Amino acid sequence: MELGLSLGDAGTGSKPFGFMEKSSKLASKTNLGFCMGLSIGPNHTPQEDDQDKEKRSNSDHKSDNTNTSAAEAETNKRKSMAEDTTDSPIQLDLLPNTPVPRNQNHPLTYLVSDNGNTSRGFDVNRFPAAVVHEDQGDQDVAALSSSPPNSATSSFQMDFCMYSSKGRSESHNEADQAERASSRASDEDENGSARKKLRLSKEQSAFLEESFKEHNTLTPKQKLALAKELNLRPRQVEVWFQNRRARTKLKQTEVDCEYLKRCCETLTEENRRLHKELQELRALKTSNPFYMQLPATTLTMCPSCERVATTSTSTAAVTPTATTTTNNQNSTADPTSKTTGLSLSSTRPRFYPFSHTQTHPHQHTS
DNA sequence: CGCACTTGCCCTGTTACGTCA
DNA sequence: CCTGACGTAACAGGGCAAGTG
Repeated sequence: MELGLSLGDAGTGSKPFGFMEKSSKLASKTNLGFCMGLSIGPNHTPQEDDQDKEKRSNSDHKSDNTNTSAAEAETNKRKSMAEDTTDSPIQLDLLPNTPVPRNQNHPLTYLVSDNGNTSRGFDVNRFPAAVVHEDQGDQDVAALSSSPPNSATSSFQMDFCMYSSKGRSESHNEADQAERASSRASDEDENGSARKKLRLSKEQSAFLEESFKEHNTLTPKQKLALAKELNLRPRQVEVWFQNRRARTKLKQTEVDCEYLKRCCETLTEENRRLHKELQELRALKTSNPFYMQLPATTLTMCPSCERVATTSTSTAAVTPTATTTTNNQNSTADPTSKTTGLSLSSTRPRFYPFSHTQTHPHQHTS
């Protein structure tokens, strides 16, 4: 596939794709190999930051698995809204707007170091005291629960805590699925049998989803706290986050593929158009000899303003890196054949094929 | 300091189960 | 009721990083 032969199309000349624009953000251990940033969604920030990992200390000790998912129907509806995050085929808005290194602004960091000063929106460690203080080992977590809750996520949490508290009244209507899952899980623990798939309740999923939005990886403390809050095994929480990350990545891959497909189509179309334009220029050359008496021209591009300055073949390029290379496809003296192919990794220039007399606004005087 | 070993987590792929049309 | 598609919980295996002796 031929790429980057651009002869000055006003419509598409201004960096239609933005290659590499976000490559630094995407440059992670799970890049696409193509290393192309996708700026489709304004909030898309794949955060697979491989910065320092939390020290792993705790093991997955089992917790009681009496599933408590008593939910009121209306709150169900409201919270399940948070779960629907993959509707758009283009934009993934599942992740936090600002990638957070694992050790920075991390709830666990708060637990270790702060005095209750650092509250971010949704924090799985900010549990209501009614739930947390039962375990004295989580006093630090309980202390955080006094942090001022934050807007929407906080209200969500508050509501959720109403029906997720262990001392809930029996008058609460438990979701059937959760109830069944709970009983199955309990049996499972008792029997110690092989895996039995149990579906998480909507509330559990929504809560996990909110936590995932906040941070897509878990520290051991967060995992334990979440498991305690949701009455799941830590292993379940861990698996859920693993699967959730996998789903996010899969979705992103689909989006990337779709985007690359569109890029390919666009470039193919542009290539076709440029070939046509080239043919027209050649026809013009034969029909208008005077036009071709102009000296051969080399197009050079200013890396800063992305404009093309024209110089004669005897003059030096503005910068070595900005010098366009010769298009091997056309070896004639046609001036247009001096335009060239820029690699995908470079910023797409705006070429002005007919600007033999055009002067550069920045006055590049080499 | 280097090395082997352990531990714990993550990623990837797969399996198995639940739900629904 | 049966069935296939789909979503997803759970698992397996390998890699990686940190801790430890």
